[in-house]
Amino acid sequence: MTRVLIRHKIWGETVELTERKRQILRSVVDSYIQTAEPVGSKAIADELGLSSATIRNEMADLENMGLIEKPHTSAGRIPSPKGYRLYVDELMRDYRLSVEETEKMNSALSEKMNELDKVIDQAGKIVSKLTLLPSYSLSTVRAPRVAVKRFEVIFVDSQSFILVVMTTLEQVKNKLIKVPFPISAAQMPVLSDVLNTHFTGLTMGEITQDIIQSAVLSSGAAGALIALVLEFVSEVLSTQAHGQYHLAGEGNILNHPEYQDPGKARELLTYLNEAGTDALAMPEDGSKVKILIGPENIAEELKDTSVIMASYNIGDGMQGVIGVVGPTRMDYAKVAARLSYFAEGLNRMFGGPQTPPALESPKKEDKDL
Amino acid sequence: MTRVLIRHKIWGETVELTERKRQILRSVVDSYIQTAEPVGSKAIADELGLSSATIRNEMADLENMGLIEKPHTSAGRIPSPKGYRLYVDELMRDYRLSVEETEKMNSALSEKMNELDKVIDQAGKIVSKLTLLPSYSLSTVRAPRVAVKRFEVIFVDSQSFILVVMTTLEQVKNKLIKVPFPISAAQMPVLSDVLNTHFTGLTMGEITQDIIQSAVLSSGAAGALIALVLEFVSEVLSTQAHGQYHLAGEGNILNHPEYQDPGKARELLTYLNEAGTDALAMPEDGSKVKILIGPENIAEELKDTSVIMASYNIGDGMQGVIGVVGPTRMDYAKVAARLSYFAEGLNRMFGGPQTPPALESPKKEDKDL
DNA sequence: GGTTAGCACTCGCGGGTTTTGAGTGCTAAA
DNA sequence: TTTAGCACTCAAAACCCGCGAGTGCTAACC
Repeated sequence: MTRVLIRHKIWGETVELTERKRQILRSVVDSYIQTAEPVGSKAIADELGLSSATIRNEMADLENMGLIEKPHTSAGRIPSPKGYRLYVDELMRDYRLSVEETEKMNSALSEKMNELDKVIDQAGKIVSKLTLLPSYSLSTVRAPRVAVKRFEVIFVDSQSFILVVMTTLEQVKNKLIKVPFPISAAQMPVLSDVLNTHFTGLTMGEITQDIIQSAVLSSGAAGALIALVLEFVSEVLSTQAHGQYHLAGEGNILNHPEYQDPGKARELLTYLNEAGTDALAMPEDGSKVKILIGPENIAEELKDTSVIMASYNIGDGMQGVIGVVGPTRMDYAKVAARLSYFAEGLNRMFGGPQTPPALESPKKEDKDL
Repeated sequence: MTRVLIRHKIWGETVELTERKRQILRSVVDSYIQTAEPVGSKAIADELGLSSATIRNEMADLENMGLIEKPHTSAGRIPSPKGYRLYVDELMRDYRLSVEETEKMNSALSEKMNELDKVIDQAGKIVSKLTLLPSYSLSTVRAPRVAVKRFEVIFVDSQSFILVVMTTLEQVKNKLIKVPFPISAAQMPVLSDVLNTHFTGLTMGEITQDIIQSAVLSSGAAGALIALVLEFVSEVLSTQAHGQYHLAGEGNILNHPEYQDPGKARELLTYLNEAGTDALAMPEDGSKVKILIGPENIAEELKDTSVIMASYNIGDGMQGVIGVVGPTRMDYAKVAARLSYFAEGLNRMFGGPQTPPALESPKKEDKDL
């Protein structure tokens, strides 16, 4: 019985392995990936039904070939980079995505951030960079009545048009809508007209079947487009209505000696990720900058962490909060100064602190409308 | 000489301090904020020109009032939360922002993310959540010729209008433009016409003074608007032309035992933040998913880190890369599967792998245009 | 030949003990 | 009221040591 050797190429060189050596290598890598512990001959022996001595011999060979190595004399083996390479190229079993996984990814893909989100998110990133601390930012709603103020329709080609929607929060959103049947440029004014007369000033809940009915009737050939439009409108209005929460610069926490213990750091980060939105809102006491020191935080997890936050005005009925989280030993003066300056900037950017008269000022610039 | 006591309110109670005690407390906090080390009587004695014994006496008092505490019997003092509170409310010196700081913040505020950025950034976040690893995402340009394909102008009121711009990369951007003088709805078609005949198909560099001149001439009263429009166009085209880089989920690195040493973790993170964009680009070898194991990375900092990345097609001439970074011991099969599935999704979302015929397909949905 | 049992050896890890030194509180003198 | 002096405390660092998982080698076995 002549031993069958299987040939592999790694980084130029070629190595030849018996099927058994392949199995052993695979086991070593698999197990190490799982447990993060060096794997000894015993474990593999059990798995393959051979004695540990045999495995040791084989492993010695694999080690000579540079595929595995031991961290120190008397420990199990771990894969070397070369071993990983061979594993990835030849040994690795295809991982089958579960349905849940694919579904999660699909829905994540189709989920979109709204405009406000993006600004807020971006602001958080900047603050984090500026303060070298993890930052969070959130928007809270004070008057949740959001409606469309104005529709515009732009003809693109026979299969698509652009819908532009201005909300009562002064945001402008748009979408390139593809239509499953041919349309003509002439239908656009009609559609725009119908939309503006029937659907402006209404929140999503106030749009009844009756209203839709009569809108469809009065728009003739363009009636079929109404459903498409409303779908988008619903999306826009609902994502507008509730506050958003973002974290940024989490890694910065590691810059501070009080979080040398990675357990501590992780604990804080996971707390921020999961529950942050509740604990970090700005109390409504008029002040611009708020400092919460250690135990002044309600949340147990923040007991030895300080939070500095500043608020700013977004459009009508919305308020933004941006803040940082750090050790109680933190340069309060410096951080507070930066944060407050930045919040002022945001305030200005969104159009000043006054509740702005409806149509007059363009408040936020709303590029990318 | 009667000692002057200064009264402070903290959390309801009031405490009275001599000026000297205030100075000492301030010194303790300042120094502790700087060094993160408990501060001893000696240091303060030097600073205030008194003997350490005197300071010790004073500190004992401060400790009794609950303003400072010692981590253990024979260590220096650190501020208690109460001490911090008093410091923040009364002792803290205003921090003066330097010009550089304010400038940095101002420019950060005015810097806007373009649409592509946001999608890419968002994708990174999702992947990071999915793989429990830090992720990065970047876009690289293959054909840097970007121009405007089409202009649309929407009248808002006598002082503002919305400009919608579609680029050759199939992105739709818009901006609410405020005009310093009254305009009329009638000017809009003229403006749109002039823009479309004079400026479509041209990169920013190709727009000469001559072209602008003739455009202004042929647009009559609306001519003054041209400059405003071009400013926006220039902004859009320039931010479109170069690749973007984003990191997300940095905190996830802490979930892996090989980064228990927070020094290691920090090193990796700072490297990723600073230099990532160079080291993590996708090589152009046609494959969809690329795995780099430990030393296969060129960068010294990544020598015991593996990178898995997948590429996808964005609009004409642009390619996106999304990847994760983790310990060499990583579940290659699982991560690669998820990443590649996700990249496919992105690919589809942007309109498939083919270089899409100019006007036909709407490729990316480009909501928020 | 390949496989296995047996055995001596290695060396990292966890635990306890010792040493060190910064910083304290107290007392007595200035 | 301030200061010098001194005995005391205690966390952190250095050191030591025994356990045991895992090894390599050899000799017997199939």
